[in-house]
Amino acid sequence: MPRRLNGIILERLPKYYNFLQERERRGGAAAVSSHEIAAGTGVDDTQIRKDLAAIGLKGCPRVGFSAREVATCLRRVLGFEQRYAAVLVGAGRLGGALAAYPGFQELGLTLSGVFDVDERKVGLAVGGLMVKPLAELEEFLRRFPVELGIIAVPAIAAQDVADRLIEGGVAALWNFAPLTLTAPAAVRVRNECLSIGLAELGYYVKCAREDRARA
Amino acid sequence: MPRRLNGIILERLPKYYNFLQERERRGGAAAVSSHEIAAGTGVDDTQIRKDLAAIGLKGCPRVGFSAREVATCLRRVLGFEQRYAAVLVGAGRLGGALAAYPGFQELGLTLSGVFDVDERKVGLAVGGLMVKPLAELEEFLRRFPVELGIIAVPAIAAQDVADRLIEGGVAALWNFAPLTLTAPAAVRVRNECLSIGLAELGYYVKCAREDRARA
DNA sequence: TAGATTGTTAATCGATTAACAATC
DNA sequence: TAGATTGTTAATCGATTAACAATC
Repeated sequence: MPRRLNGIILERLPKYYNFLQERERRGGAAAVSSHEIAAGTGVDDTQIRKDLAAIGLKGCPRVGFSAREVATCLRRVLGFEQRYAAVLVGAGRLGGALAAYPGFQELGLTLSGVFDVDERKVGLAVGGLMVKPLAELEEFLRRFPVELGIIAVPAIAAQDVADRLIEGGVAALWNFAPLTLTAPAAVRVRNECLSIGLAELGYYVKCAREDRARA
Repeated sequence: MPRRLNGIILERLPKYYNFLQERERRGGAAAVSSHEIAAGTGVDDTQIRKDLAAIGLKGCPRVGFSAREVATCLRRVLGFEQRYAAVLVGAGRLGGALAAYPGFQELGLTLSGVFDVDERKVGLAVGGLMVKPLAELEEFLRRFPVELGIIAVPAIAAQDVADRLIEGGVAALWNFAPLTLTAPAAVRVRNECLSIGLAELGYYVKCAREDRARA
């Protein structure tokens, strides 16, 4: 297994994992072929064999891979087995939805604090936690080391929040504000920008219209 | 301008747009260089010049690009100027957050219906609309043509909802359930899977821990 | 003019795909 | 054995990067 997996394979592995979870719920066979995973995820089957080989899995000619073994290995490689702490900054609608996301626990994350600058939100329960004032963020991070910061505040406030989380020692940032955050290279940032998705789909809707107009 | 932009450039264009919006709010100069956009988005400056050229923009040596012209062109190319109708299926927390997303209007989308299978949610106000029973989806789509279907239901129900939306004539699907939907090639599907993001970040958290352990 | 910036060609890089031998 | 599937090498493809001429 390579020391580090790159971002491209890292986008595909969770797809395989999701597929295997669904497949197990449906009562799939113990052996799964790369072809079957390909059909369920839209990824090329050769690619899948390469990815699985890259994380140290061996298949069996004529049989396929052990579905359980693949799922276990994916959990381990992706770090779902570890527990790590996260804080959420921004207790608005999006923040609330994130905090309530049932997959968090399964994927290893434990939400340990929720913060908001808005006094009216302070004291509310979000994700089973009481919302704290943003001013207490630094103190909190000193007392409870946190590895992931989740940013669900308006774009205008996001970089400031990011800087404070980084200063507080988080290893990674998950940003839902519509801008590209700047951060030192040691801090991993993932920008989960909704408007990128919407822009892509809007573009296709536009193209579909033009196609119809031509036809 | 090419007939169709591919997915890779389509992921970058909204970043440029977001950056220019932020920049205007901060009162940036009329001219913007590829270098400046590069600094703000993390994209290589040569890449930016190529992308802008690909959508028909011309810059000015020694000066840069007209920020307003670039923003306008991006809006047009990405289809933000058009209005198109969407329905949301799933009025849970995530659905509620999506419906309330302030960027929707700006990006051209008009939410025309919200549906949920849960009777307790029917009649609630979500995104300014009254939640309707899922059983009425087909009838609604017949009466009000809709171009985008937004899926915010549990994984187990997502494919069924997708099939019904496709049957009802949507051109694109925006899927927030953690699985890869299957759809005819004519229907564009974007899977906005939160667990992919979390898996990537969890992986980096794991790597950061291992690095510390080694050090 | 000098110098900053664009625009474009060529080179590099890496990912994906195709082909096929190995294997159970 | 025959045949399905893996595993791997080689070829292709396309994106990114580097270099540099053109331009104001």
